[in-house]
Amino acid sequence: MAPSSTYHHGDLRAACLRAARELLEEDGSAGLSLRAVARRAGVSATAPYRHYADREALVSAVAAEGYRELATHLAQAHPAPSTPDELAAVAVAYVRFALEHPALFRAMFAEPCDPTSEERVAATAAISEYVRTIVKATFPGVDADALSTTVWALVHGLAFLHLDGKLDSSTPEIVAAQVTSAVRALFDAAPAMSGTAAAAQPGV
Amino acid sequence: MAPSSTYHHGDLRAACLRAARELLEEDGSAGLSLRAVARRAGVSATAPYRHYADREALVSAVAAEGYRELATHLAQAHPAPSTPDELAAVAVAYVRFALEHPALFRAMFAEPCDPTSEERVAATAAISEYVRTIVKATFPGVDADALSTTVWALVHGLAFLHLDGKLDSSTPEIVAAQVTSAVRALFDAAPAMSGTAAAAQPGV
DNA sequence: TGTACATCAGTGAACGCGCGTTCACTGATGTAC
DNA sequence: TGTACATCAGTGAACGCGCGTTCACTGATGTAC
Repeated sequence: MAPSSTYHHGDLRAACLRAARELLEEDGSAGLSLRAVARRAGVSATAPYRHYADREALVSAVAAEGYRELATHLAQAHPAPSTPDELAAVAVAYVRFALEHPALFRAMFAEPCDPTSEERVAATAAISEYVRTIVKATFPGVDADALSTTVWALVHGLAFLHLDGKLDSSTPEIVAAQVTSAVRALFDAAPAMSGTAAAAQPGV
Repeated sequence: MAPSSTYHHGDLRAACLRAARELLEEDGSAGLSLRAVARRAGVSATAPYRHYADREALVSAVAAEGYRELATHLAQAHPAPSTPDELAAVAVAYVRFALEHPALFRAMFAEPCDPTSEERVAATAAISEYVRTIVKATFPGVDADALSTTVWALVHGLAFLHLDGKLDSSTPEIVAAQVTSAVRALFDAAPAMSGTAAAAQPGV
């Protein structure tokens, strides 16, 4: 009708990403199709191909964005945690992110992230590096590699079990309490753990 | 051609389940369609409707079967664990099951299991009850509810992170070592944890 | 400042596909007498 | 033991759907001179 104003969208790439996010949160991953994205962005079905090679590329871009948002969200919970309580606060933020963006979170972890998307690979590497860093700061003198795996797995598992309705998620407070006590338990165990894992100074 | 021998399949219900499992392991959840299942079972596209109301019902049946198999697999690792090492063996079996049946495992936890399938609800309840029971036996005198959540989350998280290629899964031994050390860490923490959670006798 | 032209972003028709599901049907099975 | 009939399990044609992707195209933008 009035092509002059809309022919060039302006920033279709970003609009596609936004539309994909919305579709994901509304209809789950099944609703995330290139055509639906194009429709929502108010553009022809093939326009997104200008910006994404194929569906997989769009999904990877959404996932990568999710990782970056997760990182931001965690940093907001505490910029540089170094006590058990601060670590717990970050863990709570992790689980809360999953519960607030269930389909996004699932998409982020849905498949063994294909290594052809460097953006996606970089984003997940950043997360795991971040976890390692804060575990190192919170548990000085302990094998950080082994422990950060444990911490991440615990928190990640809590996130998924809540997401899948296997644990009580009726209020944010209940969730937060569960996550906090689980993380604290780990902290108390750390000195004992250093004996089973690699060499480490047990002095804390 | 020779309808007399194949018109009545014999046990199409079970054959559909088997076909669904195979498709899941081969093509992932995207490959699990009613039509593909029918094809693989050597039957017309609509025959499965005799046994499953719709696609969702088939998927729920597959998931429920997965839960039962998981339970069997865990029981084989150790029928009645009561020491940290025995618990760890069960945890290793859990993660191994996930790695051996990735798509099945994902399907089992893919959605907040719709409560319309009693079979599926019962199967997941059985798993969580089982976890609670063995945690109780392994950690006497500790709040079993809180701790079993923590144990399950840890192991579940390890399973998913391995599944998603976020952790090193290059050999079964590496995986087993990681899982074992994580679970042992939890065990060492239990006395400390009983202070943060509900009332419990710290005497072990 | 004005014009020519290359580049870029979006169009829209068309392809072939596999899917879930419905429907009226028919062949096989088993049971009652 | 034999027959009539109800029941059950599977058939196959057909529906409408949305999808990913291709292709030749055209309108808008911006740059060189």
